[in-house]
Amino acid sequence: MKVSESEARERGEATSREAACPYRLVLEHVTSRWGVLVLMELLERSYRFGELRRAVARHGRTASEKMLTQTLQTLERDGLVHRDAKPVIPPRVDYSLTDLGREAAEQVRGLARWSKDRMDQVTRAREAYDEARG
Amino acid sequence: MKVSESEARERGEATSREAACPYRLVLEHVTSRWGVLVLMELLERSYRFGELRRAVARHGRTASEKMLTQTLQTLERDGLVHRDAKPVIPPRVDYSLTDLGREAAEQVRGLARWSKDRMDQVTRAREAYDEARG
DNA sequence: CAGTATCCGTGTTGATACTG
DNA sequence: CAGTATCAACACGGATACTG
Repeated sequence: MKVSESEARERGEATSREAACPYRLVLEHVTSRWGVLVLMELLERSYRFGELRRAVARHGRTASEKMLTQTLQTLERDGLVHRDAKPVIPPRVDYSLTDLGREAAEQVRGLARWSKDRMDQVTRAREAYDEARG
Repeated sequence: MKVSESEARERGEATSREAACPYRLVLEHVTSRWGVLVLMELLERSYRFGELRRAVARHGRTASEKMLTQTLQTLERDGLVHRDAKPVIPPRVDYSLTDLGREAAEQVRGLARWSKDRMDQVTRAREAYDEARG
């Protein structure tokens, strides 16, 4: 599998440009567009690939297969997601959280809850801001 | 100021495509590349524009003026950041967190701390993953 | 079903130059 | 100093076709 430099870099092979703060990479994986949704869904229960894709779609937009695959692989590599591929035909692959992943997901859930809880304050702030300007 | 459609959308004017889950937008602002760094720096103390730019640079890469401006405006509009422009020459603008922003920043700090604390577990997971494959 | 491979449009980012 | 304006690069994400 040939990947672009950025795709490789994204996976953790930091280049000289961003040598500092390796933990920021984990943070970005966890807070990425699809990472957030995947972690939160898996906090409920384990999912099969297509099933997870549909579940995520309900809480945001639907991820392309490519993006979901990429997200899951990144999270698996970081040790947050467990991938269980059953050797059956047709293929069946179950995804679940590791203990580490559960911790991460709970942090994310905290942030998501905060966002929901404060949503109207934010909305009011936006209205005030927009009214004050154009 | 002419902004692209996506830049406008990013600011909260959801289009039909992503009508669901407006809170996800706040979440994305808060967890955005520069949003995370800005919130964490402002948790320490208030900063002037250029000062903040240098402070952020220490914890990641340096944000371009454009990106820092955009990030600050978005967070200000969401009611997380307070902007205090003094009418002096040369201009002096101080940025600080609102109460709402402080809450958000604390959530983000939680996630960042978790990332730091678990960094070596993640690193080991990656090594195991990479060794198992190519 | 669960992916992989490839191509391609465009949005996000960042350098640079400029203004009040 | 604190921005705004403009433009180019490139990474991201999606559509599609294919495989085991």
